[in-house]
Amino acid sequence: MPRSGGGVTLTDVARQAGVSVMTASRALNQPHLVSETTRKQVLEAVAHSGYVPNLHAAGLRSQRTRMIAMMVPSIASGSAFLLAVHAMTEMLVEAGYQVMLSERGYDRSRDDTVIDSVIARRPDGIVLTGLMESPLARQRLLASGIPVVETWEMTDTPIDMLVGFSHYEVGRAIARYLHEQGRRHVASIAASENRTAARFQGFADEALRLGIAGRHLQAGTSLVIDPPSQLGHGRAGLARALEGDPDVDAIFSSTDMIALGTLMEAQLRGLRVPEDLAVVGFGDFDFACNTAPALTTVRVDHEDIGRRTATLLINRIEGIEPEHRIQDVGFSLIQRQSG
Amino acid sequence: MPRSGGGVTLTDVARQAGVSVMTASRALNQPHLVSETTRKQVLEAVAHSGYVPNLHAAGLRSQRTRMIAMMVPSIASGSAFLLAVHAMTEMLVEAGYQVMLSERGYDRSRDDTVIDSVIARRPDGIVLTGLMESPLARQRLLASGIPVVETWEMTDTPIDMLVGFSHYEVGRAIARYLHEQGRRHVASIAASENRTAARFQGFADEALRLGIAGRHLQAGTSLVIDPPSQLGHGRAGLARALEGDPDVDAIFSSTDMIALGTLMEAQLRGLRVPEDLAVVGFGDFDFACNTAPALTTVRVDHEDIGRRTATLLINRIEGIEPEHRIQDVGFSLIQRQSG
DNA sequence: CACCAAAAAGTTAACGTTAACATTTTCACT
DNA sequence: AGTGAAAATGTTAACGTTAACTTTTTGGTG
Repeated sequence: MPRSGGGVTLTDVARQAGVSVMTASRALNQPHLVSETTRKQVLEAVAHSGYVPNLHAAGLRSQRTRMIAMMVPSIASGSAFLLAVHAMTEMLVEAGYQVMLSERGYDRSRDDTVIDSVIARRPDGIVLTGLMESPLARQRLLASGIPVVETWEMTDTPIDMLVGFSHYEVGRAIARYLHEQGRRHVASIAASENRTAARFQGFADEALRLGIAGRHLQAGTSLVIDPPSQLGHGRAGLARALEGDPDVDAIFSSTDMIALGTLMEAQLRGLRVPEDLAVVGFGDFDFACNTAPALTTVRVDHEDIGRRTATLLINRIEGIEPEHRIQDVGFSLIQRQSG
Repeated sequence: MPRSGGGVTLTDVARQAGVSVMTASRALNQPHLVSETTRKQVLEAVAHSGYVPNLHAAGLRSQRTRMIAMMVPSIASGSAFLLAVHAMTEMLVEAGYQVMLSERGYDRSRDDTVIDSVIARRPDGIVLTGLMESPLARQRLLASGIPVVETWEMTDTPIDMLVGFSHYEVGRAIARYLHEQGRRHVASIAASENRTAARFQGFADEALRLGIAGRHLQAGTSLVIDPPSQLGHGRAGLARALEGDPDVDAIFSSTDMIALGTLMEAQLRGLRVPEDLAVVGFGDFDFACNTAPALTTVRVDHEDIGRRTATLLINRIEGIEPEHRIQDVGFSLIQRQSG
């Protein structure tokens, strides 16, 4: 059974074009080194034969696979980082790289295995959504010599490069904002997942400091739910929040989808938003401006993350050492009607 | 700069273990052909050296890359097919394949380019979300000899294999259902995208046949929106529907996210769901059972699509010709409270 | 028209692995 | 101990491409 693009190789193309294999290769990859006439002949032979290059062979020989591996927690849920993935992909594709997406799972125990299977493909660069904490995986990545960008979080000790922001600071900023808005009994619906937990922690710490922590935060009990964070959790979370603390006047829901659920539950209970209850989300999902009332939330510039990550990788691959290996893209609070 | 897993090759491992390269290869890939002692020595050398196989070399030589390419329209939106992608991925990973995800975009003009870049990686199989209509791309896929499964749609003329269902029939089923429920002035909020359009068409045809088409359907004007389909469209869509036809008593929203928007808008306008207005969605997204009222929708068995697709591919790769190259997985209407 | 640098094309070998075939070792059984 | 089949291991070459080097061609110059 013929595999490999119908079994047509560059040798076939070269023969058809009446040139050497190397010339054919050059005609396709370094056209400026080849005469006009020859290039045309080769391109015609390519079109005629249906030749599709074999990037495994090319990658093996040249040690450049033109492939960037991206590891994401999951593609199934409408998570905020998917937007960044999208932006990054566009940018890298434009630069001539193919992006290979791997699901990392929320279960960190699989990291070691997944990392090995990624390295086995010898990508020119690796983008991680989230930090890599497994020591073994970190070591493997370092040993591989492959440029790595961790994204979407902040740390002083990345494996290699980092483009992210502090989830802890997001939480703090929201607490401060709600305080400014006159809220005095705040609560938060968060998931146990890492980044979400960091946002919650920042929120809780700052709320306590400002003296606006509701009963739940004071008691140290978070309204924890399991990822992926969804609408139903937002509804159940508000129910639980009101149960234990009827005075609650603001909820920080750790993603916009949860916040949407919170909004819905509030409405069902006859609570007016934002008069009786403020609701703040995270992510600025595309529906955030269309909820009723429109959702106050935190926005991260996905394009920016994508652009910076791609730039870091491409430069490093080409041997240019970046000026700043750690980049904080920050975030902005988008004030709308819900709080 | 050392690349390739720290530059450690199987040759290094073999030397350390005191065996030939071939024996080392066998110890890793066909352990039953190697003695207990030798295997242990090799594995130890692997662990000690940090060896990670180079799958480009392996793939080049063996013509098996252990890689499945999946093309999806987009990963950014919370679309229904992402659930199927997830299920499929789990299954294929278990079978020892890596899944490489490519964004195909909603713009079909990129298909030809993308297909070539996929074939260039010589995957052992290709899964398409949606049909492939570009003649050139179809020809390329055929010529490549790579097993292809088109999914998520139905046709009599797939490139190779197919696991899907009829979106047209989904639309019809919903129209029939609404008719049974006593609805007499139905409308639909749909996107111009292919599959969505097919659902709309089925819905419109059947509604007209049953004589329950509202003014919009009768006029042939669909409340068209652009993908990706989102909440805001659901709200705007209902507004437009009521504007042109105040008697509307049922809305088929072409995805659950749109349906959620429709629900929200209905509530804001003081319309009771389902008494005044029935709302039916599509996809059975994870939030569908948590909306208020819970969303009546159409469910497709993602696991089933994933399982069948994986099975078809794996069998074909191993030379087993499947009994049914075209498989209809059907769908089911989930009756909840919204209609 | 001889000369020479630059441009174009060619040759050789190698990237890291495994298929295919060849050889050696093991061991149960005479 | 000798036999032979099975098990274990080894040798060679090849997968399709490109890096590095070499040779040939081109075309402007004195």
